[in-house]
Amino acid sequence: MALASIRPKPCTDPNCRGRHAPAERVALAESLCGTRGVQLTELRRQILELLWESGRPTGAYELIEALKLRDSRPVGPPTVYRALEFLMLQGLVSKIESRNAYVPCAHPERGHDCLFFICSTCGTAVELEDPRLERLIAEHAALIGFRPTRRVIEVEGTCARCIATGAT
Amino acid sequence: MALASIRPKPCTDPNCRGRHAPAERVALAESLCGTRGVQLTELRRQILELLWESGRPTGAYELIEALKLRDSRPVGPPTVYRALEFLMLQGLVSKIESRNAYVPCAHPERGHDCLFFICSTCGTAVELEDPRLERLIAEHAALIGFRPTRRVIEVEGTCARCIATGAT
DNA sequence: CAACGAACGTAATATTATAACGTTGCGTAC
DNA sequence: GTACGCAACGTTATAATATTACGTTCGTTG
Repeated sequence: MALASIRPKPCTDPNCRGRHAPAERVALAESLCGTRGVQLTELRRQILELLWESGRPTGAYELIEALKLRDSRPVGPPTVYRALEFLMLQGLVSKIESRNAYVPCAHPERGHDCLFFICSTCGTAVELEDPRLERLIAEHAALIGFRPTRRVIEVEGTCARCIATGAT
Repeated sequence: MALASIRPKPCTDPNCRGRHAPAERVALAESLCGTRGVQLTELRRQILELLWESGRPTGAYELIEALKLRDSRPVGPPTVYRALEFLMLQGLVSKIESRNAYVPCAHPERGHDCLFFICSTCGTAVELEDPRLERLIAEHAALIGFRPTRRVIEVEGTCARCIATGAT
């Protein structure tokens, strides 16, 4: 576990928007899993890496393809879905429900309540955090006696870049 | 179009949580479609009715089953998906992305930015509105130059009723 | 070593959604 | 009234996403 010893400093910028090097983020994941006593196996690590390298929400079947190309490793859907489930449980990955696709979480060390802005044109997803948003939701939940377990907040639209380049 | 003339008063309670009579809501939909010059056809109306009567997020294939039972009308998936697309465009229905299911919107007359609380145990979905939430999202969007077209806000958890009855 | 459990492999299948093309019915121009 | 256009719906096939059920491997533990 050489990577686990790197243990990078947590990013404290809530607006970093996920601009981190894949290797650095994977190292953080190794470290976190070590601390938690769970196994970031080879397969799970590879999938996390692929998600970081992809740079946009990636479907389970795309991951299957990528794994096949990467090291001629033929994995079936259940294998990938199990790995994704693990990664989501550990807060290392989020599912973008409106796209049936998966993205790595920039800040697993800070819990996993994310707000995603997803560009319909280029497909990129930007991850943000906002405690005020979480507070508002918690407030409504309390009012109706609801106990939340997961929050899905996804905003679809057109990103600045695609607006600028005039892409549809 | 007898129903269209009923034109019920819009509900002004943002916390009514969708407790409306199906017939009343369908009448409102008729009225809105009339105003907009679009057709709430028999099929579309029936699907909207089924969604109101169901009382919980309902899948497209459940709707197909329900239509078959209702008046032995065998409809294919494309037919139902087209009707759902129309209803969503008109703001009469929302898709719950985390469940691949559809719910009627309580307040199509007020735009369709909804916040859903979905109970993992009993499956019911409660619809809320909160301008503060919409403002926060708009604020973030503006900061990153993003132009939103759709907002998906879904909170999964356990509803008050299921907490009380101790259901898992 | 035997028993166990976590992770992964494999085959089959379920569930959700769409593509492609044909049909119907209705309004309008000529 | 006939021909055209258009919106809605029908039909067949298939794509895309996800899960069930069961078997294998391998390291740990008693």
